Amino acid sequence: MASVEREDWLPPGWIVEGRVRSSGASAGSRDKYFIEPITGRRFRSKKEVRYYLETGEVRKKPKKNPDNSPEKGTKSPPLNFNFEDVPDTVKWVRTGSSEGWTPFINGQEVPESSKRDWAAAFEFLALKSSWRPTF
Amino acid sequence: MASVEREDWLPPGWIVEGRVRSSGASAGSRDKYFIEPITGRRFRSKKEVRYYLETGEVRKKPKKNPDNSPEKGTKSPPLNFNFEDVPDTVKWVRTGSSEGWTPFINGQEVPESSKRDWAAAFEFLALKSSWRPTF
DNA sequence: AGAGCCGGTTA
DNA sequence: TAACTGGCTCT
Repeated sequence: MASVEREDWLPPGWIVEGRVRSSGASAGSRDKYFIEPITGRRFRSKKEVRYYLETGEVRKKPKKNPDNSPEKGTKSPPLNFNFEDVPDTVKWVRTGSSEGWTPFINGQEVPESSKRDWAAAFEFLALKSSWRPTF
Repeated sequence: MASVEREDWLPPGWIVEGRVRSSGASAGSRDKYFIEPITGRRFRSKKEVRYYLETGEVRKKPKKNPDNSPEKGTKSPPLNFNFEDVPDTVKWVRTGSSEGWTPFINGQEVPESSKRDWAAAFEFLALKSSWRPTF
């Protein structure tokens, strides 16, 4: 069952899903999941949500270090955005499968790394602006 | 001076402005302001920002109670946006003439009144995001 | 005992 | 990868 209870610490629009375990030794116990409405991203704890809200990132897994190599060489993208190279069209599609929106640029899906930023603006305006779907 | 220091607890894109008081008894002391990049809303404390992030609302002032009436009737955010009635597609088109974007929903241009908000957010994120035109 | 959280496992 | 459970921790 996907309960629709609201949590007061959650931003508006987020969905709380309550699930009951159906198998295993812990069958019958409940878990809560928190779903970001635009991207459909699913979080397993309040803590994860807060981290996501504050940093915009999903917490890294420490990762099993199988043998070696911290490898710090590969750095982050040099940022910057050239407004001249910007695409002519961005199309937001509500995907049926995953519960969310996906931005497409010139027919191609936006990379996961940027997707959140675009989604953030979309969500922000949807929630805060006075705009209504009067079409 | 608008410093550009980043605070680790802030969502990406927010701006921190440091100002020095120039007059009054407390002249010389510093204040920090936190600016929501899309709306430009200004907050005076971390606490205010967190409240805004979590509820989507600006904290009410306790208000000088001039005479009476706590009035507890009006509760949580009315959230004037129904995620069920949302369109399937939003297409942003870069218009050649004016330097900007125009959102189309189901083939129809968004009304001018809302258009500015959408476009402002969109352009902001285009500028700040780490997205690169690799298409 | 129960809620919350998260590593690990499975599909 | 996403979904789900085992099991730990803190109340």
